[in-house]
Amino acid sequence: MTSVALVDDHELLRTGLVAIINSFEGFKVVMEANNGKQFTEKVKSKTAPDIVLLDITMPVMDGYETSIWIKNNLPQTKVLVLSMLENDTAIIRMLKNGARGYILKDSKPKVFKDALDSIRDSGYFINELVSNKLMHYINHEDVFDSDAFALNSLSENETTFLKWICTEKTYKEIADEMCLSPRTIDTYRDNLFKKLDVKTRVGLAIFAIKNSIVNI
Amino acid sequence: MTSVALVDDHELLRTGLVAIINSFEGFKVVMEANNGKQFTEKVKSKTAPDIVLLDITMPVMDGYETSIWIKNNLPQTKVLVLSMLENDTAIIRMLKNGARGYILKDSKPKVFKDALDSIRDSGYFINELVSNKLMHYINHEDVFDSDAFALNSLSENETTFLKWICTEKTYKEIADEMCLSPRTIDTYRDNLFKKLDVKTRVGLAIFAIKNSIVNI
DNA sequence: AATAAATCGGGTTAAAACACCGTTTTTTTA
DNA sequence: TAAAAAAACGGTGTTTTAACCCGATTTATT
Repeated sequence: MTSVALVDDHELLRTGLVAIINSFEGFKVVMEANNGKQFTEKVKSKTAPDIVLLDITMPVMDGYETSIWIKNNLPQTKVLVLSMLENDTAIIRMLKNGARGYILKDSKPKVFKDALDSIRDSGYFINELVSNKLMHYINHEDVFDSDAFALNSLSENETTFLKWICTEKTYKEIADEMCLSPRTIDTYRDNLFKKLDVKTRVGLAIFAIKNSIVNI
Repeated sequence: MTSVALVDDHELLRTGLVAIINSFEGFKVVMEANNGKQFTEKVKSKTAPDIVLLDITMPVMDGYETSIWIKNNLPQTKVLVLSMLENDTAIIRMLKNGARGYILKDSKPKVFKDALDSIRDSGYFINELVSNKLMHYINHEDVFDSDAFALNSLSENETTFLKWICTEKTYKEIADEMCLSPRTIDTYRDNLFKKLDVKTRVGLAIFAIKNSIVNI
């Protein structure tokens, strides 16, 4: 019997998932959590589950952090990502964090069953979503994953700056808010233009929103 | 027995919902659809359901359109919105389109049961989400719902312009793309500043993204 | 015919974008 | 451990774009 943990803040979805998974031959839901933090606490007093079905967008501790924690603390546990996010950045980040598969929340139940079977039997579930990214990675390792790569290279100040970018404040006002010289803010902007391969403030704002640095 | 239809493109969620609803005393799922269009076609050959559980973000025909269609074609059918969107615009738009209740996808199952009971028994489900908007509507009818109101007042050219706003093109380049004088583009921008109560291009971009005029 | 709406013009000022440059601190690595 | 490299921070100035002001003309609408 393969034990499964669900980590997702959508309780309604989770409730449905429990029923579905328990109806699958050989799988059993042994744990549920609203977010990564709750999972790390609950798992302390239990045996680690074989598979964790992990959402990305969650409060307190999101899927990115949680997958890293699992990789470091529960090496036997395999992560299957279940997310709404279909963008390269999310998929790549989770795969780099050790996820064994990635399926979308609007998948058909059969896909879902296939994924669980595959991860149990072979350790991985390689669907089109994942294989496309992997192929792209092999062929374009240098240029690939620009968003995810850039995201990891951001300093704390740059992240804070990107949040201010998505407001209607001028750079001078942002400098005041961050207690920095307007010139430093200028440098932040120019560096981010290069890092993120954009040319305008709107480009920065779009990046920040797309990568959930700000939530609108 | 109260008949329920599910209109949601997330098949996994829907599968879970069917099980949950059928487990509720007195409710039965009689129809499922991936989007509004499919619902309108399926419902032709059947008796109209008592309650439609309706998502907003769907392909082909979204929840906004579908709720209007239901109001016009199935006056006996009551719509309960089940969405991830928590913003004023979405809630208000759906209520104006005749929805009887609005719950979030991350609600607990009990909330979900309460909503169905309430709509069956009283015709409405007024939770905090809805009552807050209603109260606000009563007290600030003039200024209220600025996003939704503004959204409806946009011309086709203004909508197109907002899409271009979320790129890195200059206004002059946007003028070329739209085959208009740069001065006209200036006027569009200035009008939108007033309509949408923003002061900068970043403000326009955020509005466009928040209201799904552009998908990033 | 009157009114509203959409389109276009010429300007000014503030902000954004870009250049070239130097200092200090931290990190890397030879 | 000292030298080199990278990152963080700051300064002066120019060019381009954004934002705002005054307005006019044309095109629909009523």
